[in-house]
Amino acid sequence: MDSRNFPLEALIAKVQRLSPVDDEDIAALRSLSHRTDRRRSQQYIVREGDKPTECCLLVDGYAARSKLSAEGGRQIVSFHVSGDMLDLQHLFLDRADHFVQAMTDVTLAWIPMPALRELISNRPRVGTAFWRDALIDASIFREWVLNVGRRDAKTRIAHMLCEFITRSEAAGLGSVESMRLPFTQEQIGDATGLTAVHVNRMLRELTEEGLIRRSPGMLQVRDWSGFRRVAAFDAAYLHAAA
Amino acid sequence: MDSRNFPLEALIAKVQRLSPVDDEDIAALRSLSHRTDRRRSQQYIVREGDKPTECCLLVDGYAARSKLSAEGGRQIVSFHVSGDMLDLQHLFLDRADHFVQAMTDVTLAWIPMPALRELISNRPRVGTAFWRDALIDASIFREWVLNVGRRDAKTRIAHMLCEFITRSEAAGLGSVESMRLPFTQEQIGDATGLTAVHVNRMLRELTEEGLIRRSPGMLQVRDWSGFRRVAAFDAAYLHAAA
DNA sequence: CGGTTCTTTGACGAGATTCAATGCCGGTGG
DNA sequence: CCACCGGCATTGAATCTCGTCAAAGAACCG
Repeated sequence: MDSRNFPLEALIAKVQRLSPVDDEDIAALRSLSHRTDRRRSQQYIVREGDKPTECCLLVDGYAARSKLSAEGGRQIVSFHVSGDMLDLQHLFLDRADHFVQAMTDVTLAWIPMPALRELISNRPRVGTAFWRDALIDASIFREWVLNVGRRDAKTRIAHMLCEFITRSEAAGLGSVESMRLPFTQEQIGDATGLTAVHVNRMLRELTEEGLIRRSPGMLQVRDWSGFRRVAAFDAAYLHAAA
Repeated sequence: MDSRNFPLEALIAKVQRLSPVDDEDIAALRSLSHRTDRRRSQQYIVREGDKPTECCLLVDGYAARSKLSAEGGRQIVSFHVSGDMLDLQHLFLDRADHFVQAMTDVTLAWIPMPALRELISNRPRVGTAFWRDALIDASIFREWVLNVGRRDAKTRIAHMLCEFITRSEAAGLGSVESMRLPFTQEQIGDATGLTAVHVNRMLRELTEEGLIRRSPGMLQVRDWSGFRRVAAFDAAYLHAAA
């Protein structure tokens, strides 16, 4: 069952990683009503201030959440891969407090909120999976506060890349040795609180140190344990979801 | 019913702000078993790596969550006031991924996790309140990523203080005109990704500009709308929980 | 191909850190 | 009662990391 024909399979795979669901739970997930949708790279999926009535699942491609500062600065606060719910929070919060944007061409599945709320309350194991998903997202945000607040530029960029690689691999997308990297250096800067120029300098150093190799749109890690060390990366905060 | 005699009243007040619970819901909350506990200022409440079996409610006083970087840097990722649940996440995640520490002498109420899980599943309106609480926490973390990543030092400190004042007021603790401030300048630096020295300089400027007045352990805002403007503070991300 | 976006590099400047010293305040014990 | 001590606040000077500005080269797209 690939995600083209069964858009919810990526979600089911993730729910199974998060909670010990049974066959009935999976059947209930699979029978969720939904409509699929495509967006081109860089298009917005949710805008700050929106009041969504459906919940958005990222079926295929990459997305990012971002916020804007008053002076026009942009901060990416997380990225997402296939199988991730992009606005679980709107099940319980009225208005979007940030933007969600496609980083590549994406396929989305929009699921009506009432159906999801019912699923959560009628199927406790699925509810637990969603709880865990939301709480792991929060743990990732905390790690990002630390990353942006207290690590130097090189460590910061390396850490963000380690997380991206770890989560992408868990979603079955490429490997440490060769991974699609759907971000420009400007976007890596937006995720790490740096400028594109400085990101470029740090990536050059990481390359010169033999830790990574870069080609357009791709990233290879040549020394994964060395790279994790430079990144001060410890995956505990992902709570084995990746 | 003050919190000394009825430790859970602060939680009930907060739940009522978050979700339209009925009398039975409140009765169920009030009958939650729990044990109260005190900690001195600066003591740890939860340590990274812990596997808690009870959930901790902050009944009285102030607390903060923090993480440590490999180089020994410390990042405070959120602060908490009375009525806040300090480790809701451990209902669904095994291990603590960060520290929770008392900022003042505190009173805590420890509630067994099974009782809380039952409450969430048997009382949907209470469950909704906890969902909203967890999701608002996540929204606050996102705002902190933006704060630390993209705002300059003065704005950053002012923003953190605006949030503290807004949430403290909502919890019934003081007013904009006169608020207890239970953080040293070092701790404000840990929350904003700055050094204590630079925090001091920025606080001096904010004072000289007539926006705030400081006295030991206290903060007065002399020009709330001017202060919010300097802080680029828009409370939308608190989702009316404060 | 021609234009656009992204990457790369250098020179310079600014904001924040580091280091160091002084002052302040509350608590404690002689 | 007061002297001492430790933690916190304050300030200045030197330094450094990262940002800004500018320009050129590489990759991508119609």
